[in-house]
Amino acid sequence: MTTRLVTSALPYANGSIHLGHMVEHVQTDVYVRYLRSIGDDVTWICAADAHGTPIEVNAGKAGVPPAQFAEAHRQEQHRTFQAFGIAHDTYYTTDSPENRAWAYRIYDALKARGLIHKRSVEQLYCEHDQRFLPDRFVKGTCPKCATPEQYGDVCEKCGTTYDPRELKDPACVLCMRPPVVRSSDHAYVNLRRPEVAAIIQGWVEAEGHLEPAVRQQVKGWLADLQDWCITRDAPYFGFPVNDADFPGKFLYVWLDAPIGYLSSGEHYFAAEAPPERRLTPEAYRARYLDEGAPARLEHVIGKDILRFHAVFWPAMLWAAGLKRPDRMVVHGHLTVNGEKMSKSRGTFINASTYLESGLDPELLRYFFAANLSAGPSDLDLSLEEFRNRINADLANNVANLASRVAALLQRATGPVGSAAPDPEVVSAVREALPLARRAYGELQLREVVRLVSQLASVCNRRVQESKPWENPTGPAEQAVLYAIAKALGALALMLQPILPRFAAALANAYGLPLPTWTEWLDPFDGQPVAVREKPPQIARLDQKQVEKLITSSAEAPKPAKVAKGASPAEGAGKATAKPAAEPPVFGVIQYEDFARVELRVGAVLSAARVEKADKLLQLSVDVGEPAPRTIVAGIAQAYPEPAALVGKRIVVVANLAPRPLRGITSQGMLLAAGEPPNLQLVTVGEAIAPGTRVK
RNA sequence: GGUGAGGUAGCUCAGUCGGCUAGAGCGGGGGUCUCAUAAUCCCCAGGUCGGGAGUUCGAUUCUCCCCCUCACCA
Repeated sequence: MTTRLVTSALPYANGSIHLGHMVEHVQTDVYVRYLRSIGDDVTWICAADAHGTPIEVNAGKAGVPPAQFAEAHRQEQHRTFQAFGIAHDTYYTTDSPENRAWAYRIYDALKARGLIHKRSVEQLYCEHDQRFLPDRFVKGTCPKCATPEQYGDVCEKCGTTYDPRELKDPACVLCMRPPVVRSSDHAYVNLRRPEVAAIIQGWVEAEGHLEPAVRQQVKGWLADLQDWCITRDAPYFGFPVNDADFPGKFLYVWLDAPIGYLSSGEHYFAAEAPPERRLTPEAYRARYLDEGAPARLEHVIGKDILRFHAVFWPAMLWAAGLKRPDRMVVHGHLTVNGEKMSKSRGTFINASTYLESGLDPELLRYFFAANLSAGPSDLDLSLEEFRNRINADLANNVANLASRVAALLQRATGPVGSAAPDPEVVSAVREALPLARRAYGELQLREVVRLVSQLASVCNRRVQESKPWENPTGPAEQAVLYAIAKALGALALMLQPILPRFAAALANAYGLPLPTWTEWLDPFDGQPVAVREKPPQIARLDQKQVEKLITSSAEAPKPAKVAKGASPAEGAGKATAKPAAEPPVFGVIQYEDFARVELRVGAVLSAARVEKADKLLQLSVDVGEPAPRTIVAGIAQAYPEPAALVGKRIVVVANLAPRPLRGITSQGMLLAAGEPPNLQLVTVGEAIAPGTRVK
């Protein structure tokens, strides 16, 4: 048994949880549940990241104190996670007394090692708002390509990165007034000192800490280690620097955020843990944090914050006499329908939107798991793939297997056993369990899901081949059914970290307990099985259900917020990804975009001019519905004899929002090519019935 | 421009420490059973493994060059 402290990155307490956050927390939750299923002692620490300029500014806009603002978001975030079955042991905050003490402890340790020095920095300053302006708080014209309205760090048009002082016509985003250049003294950590660089490099290169691809990335950074600025000017929401050398300064949010892992753990063990798990802060440190502590420290993060975690963080821990992480799992970003999440396209999906759509949270957990590997590659939530994946894997394969076998077993009079369970099923189970166990340990969740499907397919095939419905009580048939019932127990065990509710219900339906997953676990224990209740069902998804995710996201625009990532002029790195550039209106669209347009064949029943309008015709069109539709179209100039249109088969946009034209509500739109008077309606032959979908 | 990661069937990906007819799932096409959620099961993809050159008896897998995508950085 291994004792572990696992963390996931701390969501910023500036907004709601979206599906991008969910990737990370699902991945971590699955990992933690797996570790517990093999008997490890795991504590999962998370918290809300409560400090920094954006929270200070947005709280000010909302008219509440920053602490209150962050706390409200923290609570909401915590509730959202719980609704997805994400079971952090604690979801604390970085704005805590414990974190303050830890931040000072680490600052003091850096100082005591002589790693902190003072440097004067020139930055843009807004005299009206009386604040230094982080990169994202300045907008101006790109010095290279002259695109207006660019932030202070990078031009979205030409990709050039620059110093905010280089911007032409810079303006403070808060008041739009031009800023001035002013200098300020800041604390920097010197990471180039040989003893520090050696620590970082040693940590990066050691086996097991990082995936090879990630390690390569980090090694590239090590060649050019920059000093790291760890203070910010007032006004700021954070901890004041506890050092007379830097009066009036605050600790940078990125210093105290990862420290939040340590302090939230301390709070958990001291105040939140069940009584038998309580630890004093001293005992907690000795067991989990100190150099040489027996427990493993493992972080799950997104690739956007890798630099902080893989370069700065080991140095900070070392300076304070604490152990470095034993493993850092780095995942990629979520895209939706192949693009970066975008609010204007409806692909910026909040976790709450998913919940409101009525979709089971476990389905999303499954989809993410089915597409996650241990590496940092991005993961795409294509609605089409989501639906196919759920329907094919869960509904048709696994859940249907449980359902059909339960029905067959219930035809027997009592519990079913077999001295010779179907050998093909038996060997499939014995093969799958250790492979799945290894895949979980390597965080190859995609592989786990593949193994589950493969095993369920073998079972379905054996049912098909042995036709137990013809003689349900025959020994050969029972050998198959019994073996599959046990296989379903194995499937429940394999799926339990991903689908905890479904797996528990499945095992329970067959009266099979979910055991601790030992390496030698063999489910064929000879115990007969009896179905206790109907196995859990998974309803097939249709397109409409899934599309709700995007349509309801599009209808709920969120007020613009200032994103975290506020770095001062020295370019310490960005905390969050840049906002996605909005795609052009006539860009390439995805199939789903096209599929949202419902084109149908319509038969023209009547056509007449609209009074007092020289361009409009009013048509009555049969699109295969009980009542014909009234459609008003601007085609009168092209069709001076409206009656000639009667009987034609035209193409209608059937799901366009109704719109009144000259007092008549038009219930659709016709497809036509050209400009009046040289315009023709798009028609199809009479062999195609009204109502036929055009695609 | 530098660094890193990629470019394999319509889609998502696996794989080859160089070698028999390059794989899986999904989607699509055809057939089948009826225990089960219109579920299952069977058959069907002829993909220049980004392009070019080299090493080799043999390269998709190694080397070099080039093109493209993504990320980070200057």
